[in-house]
Amino acid sequence: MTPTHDLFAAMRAHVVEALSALLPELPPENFARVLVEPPRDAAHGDMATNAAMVVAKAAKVPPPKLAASLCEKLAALPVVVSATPAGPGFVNIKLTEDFTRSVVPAVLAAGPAYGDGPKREGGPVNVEYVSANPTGPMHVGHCRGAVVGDALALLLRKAGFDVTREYYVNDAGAQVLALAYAAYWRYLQALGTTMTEEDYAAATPSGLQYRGDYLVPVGVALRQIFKDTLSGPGATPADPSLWLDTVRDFTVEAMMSAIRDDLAALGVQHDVFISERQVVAEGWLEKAEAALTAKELIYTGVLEPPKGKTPDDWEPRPQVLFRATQFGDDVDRPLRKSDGSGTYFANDVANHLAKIERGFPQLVQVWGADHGGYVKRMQAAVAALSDRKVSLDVVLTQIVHVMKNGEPVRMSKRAGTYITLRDLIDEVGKDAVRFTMLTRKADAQMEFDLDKVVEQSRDNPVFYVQYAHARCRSVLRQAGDPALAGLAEAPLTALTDPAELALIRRMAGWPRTVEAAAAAREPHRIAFFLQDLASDFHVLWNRGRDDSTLRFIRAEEPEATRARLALVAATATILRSGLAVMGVEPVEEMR
RNA sequence: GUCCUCGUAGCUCAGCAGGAUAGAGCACCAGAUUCCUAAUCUGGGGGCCGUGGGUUCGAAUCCCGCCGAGGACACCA
Repeated sequence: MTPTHDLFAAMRAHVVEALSALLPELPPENFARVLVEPPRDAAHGDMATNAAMVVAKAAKVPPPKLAASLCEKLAALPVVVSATPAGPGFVNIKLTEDFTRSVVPAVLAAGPAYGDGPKREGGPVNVEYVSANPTGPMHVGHCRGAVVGDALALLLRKAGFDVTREYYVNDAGAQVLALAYAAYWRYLQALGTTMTEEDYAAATPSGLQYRGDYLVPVGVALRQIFKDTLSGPGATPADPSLWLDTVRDFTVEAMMSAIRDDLAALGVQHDVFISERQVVAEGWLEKAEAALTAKELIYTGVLEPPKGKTPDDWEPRPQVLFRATQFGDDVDRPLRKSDGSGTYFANDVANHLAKIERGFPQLVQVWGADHGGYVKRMQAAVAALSDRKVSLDVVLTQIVHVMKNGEPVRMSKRAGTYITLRDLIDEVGKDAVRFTMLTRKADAQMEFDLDKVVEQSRDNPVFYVQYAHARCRSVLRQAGDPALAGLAEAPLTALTDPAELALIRRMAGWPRTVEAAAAAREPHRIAFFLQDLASDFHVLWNRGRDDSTLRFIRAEEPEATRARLALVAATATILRSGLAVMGVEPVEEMR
C-alpha cells in the first residue's frame, strides 16, 4: 500500500520492480509508459498491464515471452492470486480479495483526503476564470466558465497543487467607457432631465449601449452621493472631464459588487481580483514591451489583410508587432494600434507578464469558445516572456443552450428573455446548476434543460448521485452513525458478493481519476466517475432487495453488518469528496 | 481563403497517456416492490466510431486528404 492508498499505483510499483529484476541492464526510463489499469472486461481480472508490450522492443524480447516471465514474478506476490499473459502481451492480474478490500479502511482512514494527489513542488498554478466584463449582471453565458473554472481549481487542489484563483476585471477599455455613459444617462434621469433618450444617445460618442434597467439604481445612487454636481444646468450633460472618471469608477464598482454577489450565490470564489487598469497603471505594458524588445521580438510593420474576406475599411497601417510566428502563431500580432495606443492583446500580455513575475510556473485560462482564435497568440506571448518556462493551458467552454418545455429559451435583452445567472440559480438551485454544467466536456455544446435538471429520476445525474449519498446516509443513520475510525478497524472478510467487490474496485479508481482529470484539466470526469460510483452502489442496494442476506444491516450477523457499514461509509466518503470537487453539497436525505 | 473545436447506437453523450469483443443514460421491449426510500434495479435488441489513406504488434484515440457542423480571423474587448 502506497501512502496515497492507490491500488493501481501500488501494483505499478510492483510491476516496475519485477521488470527491473528481469531486465537489470535496461535503463529505467523505458518503464515510463508502463500502465496498470482496470481491464475493460472484468472477466480479465482486477488489473491489467501493458508492460510487456511497451518494454519488449527496448528489451529485445518478444512481448509474449516477457509477459510470461513477468507473470511468474507477479504471481509470487502475496497480494496476487494469479497473473496470466493474454492477447498480444497483456498481463492480467487477479488480486486477493483481502488486497481489494484493503481500499475500504484506507478510504475511512484518509476520509475526505482519500484520492488527494502528492504535494506538488514548483509554486502555485494560476487559474483565471469568469473575467466577465463589469458592464452588467452575469448571465448564463458566463455561468459555464465560472463553474468549470471553479471546479478545475478545486480539482487541481485535490490533485496536490497550490492554486490561486483569479478574476481579471476588464475595466480599461471602450466597453467600460460606454458603460459610464449609460450610467450617466440614468443619473441625468434621476435628476429629472428633460432630454430624450434618443437625443442623449445621439450626443454620446459611441451611442447609448447599455440600456438595461439594472443601471437605474446606479443613477439614483449617483444622485444621492453627488447631488447635481456632475451635471450641467437643468440636468443636461456636462463636459466628460467633470464626471467621466468618477462615474466610471463608481459604476464599475457597483457592477463588480453585483457580480461578486452572483458568484457567491453560485458558490464560486476567487482569491485575487486583478484590475486591467491597475495592471496598466503599474507599468506592466511597458515592462512587457521592453522585455520583448530586449529579445528582439518586436518590430514596426504592416500586416497582410486577412485572407478571404477583407474588411471594407481595411487599409495598410504600420503597427507595433510581436513576433508571435516565432512561437507557433500564424501571424505576428499588434501590440499598439496605428495611433500608438495599446491593443487589448497588449494589456493581456502585460497581465500575463505580471503573472509570470509573480512566480506561477503554470497558468490556466478558462475562456469562452469564441476566444479560441486568441489562444495561440497568448501562448506565444507567455512562451516568449518566460523563455518557454511557463506553460499556458486554455480551457475553452462552449455555448449553453437553455431549454424550457422542450423549447430553446432565446437570449435577447430587448425581448426581455435575457436569463441572468441569478434567475437560473433561483429556478433550479446552485448545486443543480453546478453539477449539470459539469456533465459535459467543457468544449462541447450543451443543452441545459430546466425541466430535466429538477426532475427526480435516473436520467438526472444530479439527483442520481445525490440519491446514492442519501441512501448511504440513511443506512448509517439506521445503524446509529458509527464512528469512521471504528469502522476502519472492522474485519471485512464478509464482503464477498460480486457487487460489493465491484463497488470497492470502483473506489480504488478514485485516486487515478483525480490525477487524470487534473492532468487533462477536465473536471467533467469527476461527474462521470460519481455517476459510475453511484450506479455501483444502487446496484448493491438492490441486490439486498432481491436477497435479504445481502442487506447492509443484518441483526443476526453483526460482523457482516459492520463490514458493510464500513463499505457504505467509504462510499459516502468518496461521494462527498467528489461532490466537494464539483462544489456541490451532498444531501442527507431526499424527502 | 487561413486557423481552432468537433463528427461514436434513433436521441443526449462517455471513452482515462494508442490496447483485448467500443460503453452509459434516454427511448423501445420484457421483468423485479411483505423490505435499510422501486425517485431504484435486472435482462433484451440496437454501431463500417463521418470518409479515404498513413504510422505499428495494435488506431475511436496519433498524422495527412476529403465531406459535414460550429466558432474565430489588422487598428474590438
